[in-house]
Amino acid sequence: MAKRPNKVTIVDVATEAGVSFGTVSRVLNQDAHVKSETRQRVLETIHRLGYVANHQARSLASGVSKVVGVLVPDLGTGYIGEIMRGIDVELGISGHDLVLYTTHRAAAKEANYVANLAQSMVDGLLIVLPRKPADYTGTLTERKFPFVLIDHQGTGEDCAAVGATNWQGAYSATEYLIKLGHQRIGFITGSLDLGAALDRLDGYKSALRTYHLAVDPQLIYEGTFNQPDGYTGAGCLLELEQPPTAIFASNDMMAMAAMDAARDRGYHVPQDISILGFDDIPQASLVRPALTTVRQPLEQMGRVATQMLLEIIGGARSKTSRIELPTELIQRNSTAAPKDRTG
Amino acid sequence: MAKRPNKVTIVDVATEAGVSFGTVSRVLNQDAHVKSETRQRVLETIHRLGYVANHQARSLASGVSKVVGVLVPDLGTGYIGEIMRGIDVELGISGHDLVLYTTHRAAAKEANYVANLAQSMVDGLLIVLPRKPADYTGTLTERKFPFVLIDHQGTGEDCAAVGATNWQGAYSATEYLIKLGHQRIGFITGSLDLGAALDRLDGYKSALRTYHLAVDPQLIYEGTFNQPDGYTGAGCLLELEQPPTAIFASNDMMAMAAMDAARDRGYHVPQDISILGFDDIPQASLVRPALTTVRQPLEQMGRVATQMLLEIIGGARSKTSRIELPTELIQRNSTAAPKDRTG
DNA sequence: GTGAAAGCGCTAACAG
DNA sequence: CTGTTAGCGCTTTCAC
Repeated sequence: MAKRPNKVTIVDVATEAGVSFGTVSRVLNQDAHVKSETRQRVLETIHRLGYVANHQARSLASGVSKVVGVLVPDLGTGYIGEIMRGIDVELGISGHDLVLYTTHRAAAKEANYVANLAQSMVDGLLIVLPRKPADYTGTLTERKFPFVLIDHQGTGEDCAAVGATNWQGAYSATEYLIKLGHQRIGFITGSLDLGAALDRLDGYKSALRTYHLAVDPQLIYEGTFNQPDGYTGAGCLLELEQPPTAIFASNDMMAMAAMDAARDRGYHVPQDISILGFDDIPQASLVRPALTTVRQPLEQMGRVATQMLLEIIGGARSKTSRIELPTELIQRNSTAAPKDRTG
Repeated sequence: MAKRPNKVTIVDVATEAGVSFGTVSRVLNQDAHVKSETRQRVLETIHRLGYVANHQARSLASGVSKVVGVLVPDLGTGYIGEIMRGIDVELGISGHDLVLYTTHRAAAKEANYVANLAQSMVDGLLIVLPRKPADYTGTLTERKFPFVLIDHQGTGEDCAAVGATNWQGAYSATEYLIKLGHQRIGFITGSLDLGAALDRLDGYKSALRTYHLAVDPQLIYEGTFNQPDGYTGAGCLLELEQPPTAIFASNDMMAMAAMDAARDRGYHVPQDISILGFDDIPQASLVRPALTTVRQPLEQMGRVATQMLLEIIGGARSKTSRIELPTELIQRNSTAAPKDRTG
């Protein structure tokens, strides 16, 4: 209703330049079949009139919106911010706009809400950290709608995804702790309905086995990736008759909370207890002592996922594939050799 | 080009339901003039066919896109995340979608890039933390395009904006430090081209004057809101012959870096030196000692700004106005009375 | 090379 | 109450 005033259309440009509006369209779309003289004149007119192509009209006519939807659980964490940065960079290069959906919003609507909005608005979807991927992947795959999952270990689904080497990262970190001399290493898991959480747990267990250390169920606390679990979990672990000398939390938020829990019980980190995290969110280097952690290449994950999505949209890549980016152990000051080795 | 297959249009629904597609449109738009019996039938058909309205077509025909653009400098900081959360909530309620633009991207293009994209895509714009507001406000105001500035103290511009009581917050915090017994209070400013930074500096100075303390230029270090300035600034301040017993940084990032600087020089916080920040970003409560700071109601700022924008878009509010939300001093553990009062 | 014409899927004004 | 009609601004054949 509220039509914007002073809008210049393709017709205005055509009239001014003395050509048909079809020609203007050709110029706009880099069509080669335009005399360069004509092209110049049109370009000049466009500039002079301050013409801006109407996105909606263009999408409607062409069937391509040049918009990508990004579905995220939340924006509060630096974690998502890093991924978003990578997405933004790639989208900027390819000239796509980015519409942001929050899972929270999506959850409020019917199950195929995502599929619906996708259908009516964007060319493809980037889904960050999906808790219940099945909610999306079904309809989306069925409708052959382009999408890529970020940081999710599919448990069987057959769709494009990018993640990190969670198993490897957890294995290396545990190995590092073991080599430091730790024999009893506590572990705080993430939400075990998430593949990433499972893989990290497996990596931890495998490392223990490799070094012939027992996998003690008492030393494994089941968390949910949320900060409070780190505090509670570390608390439980430290109350044990034989408390661990190191605690490996499945993400940095929980690790930081674990540090608090240890401190509140009079432990000094890392002298009395080593704490190790996962993710390397920006805060990890800020806390004291700075957190030793497994870095996920979050920004890169965003970039790679976006590139994949763009290829799928362009029809260049149809194969469902999963890419795993390498993790890296970042040694800082929250880990050290245990005090005594009476493990 | 790549037309999506299996798309159900309003015409399909109409045919199936045995009505004209105009009637379907009425049902879609909650038009009262439809027999409830017909409405039911149409609704049922829509559901059965899995019809989804095409966003672009609707926007094109109606001139309203139900999309709001949000322009942010970055996503890495929890700061923006909080504001975004507020925006998202309100937009969710009003049924608008949100397209995200990064200042970084915008800066790469011509000056009126923002105005252009606005014109062709969204109903309104929310601009978070604009460094050079003039770049946007000019064209936007001229074209009567709805927009609201978030967390920016206009220096003369006459446009809708929401911010916080920066002066008041800085005044109260300084007063708190004085009452604790501090006489020499260092101050690290933000970018002084920003109104918010200026207001905080003024609040600090005013509080000193109120309590008849000298405003010593040596104690004021000019920063830019970026983390490194906190470290450098605190370093300079502490090297002074008569170093301050407290340092008030214009945001939390700098305050946290100031804590590091103090620690690296052998100071204990808060015993030897008090540190105070501004913003209350999520990390503030996480660092050790937890940071005493001035809380800005970031999420609420996002909500209020969105409400304003929606009103402007709806034509309900045309008056340019600025809303200031109250700040609040959050006492934590980085501040204490000075050791001795030989100020 | 360029113009003309047919839609894209929908809203909105106008008939009836 | 409902059908019809004319666009919204642009892409894309198809002629010439």
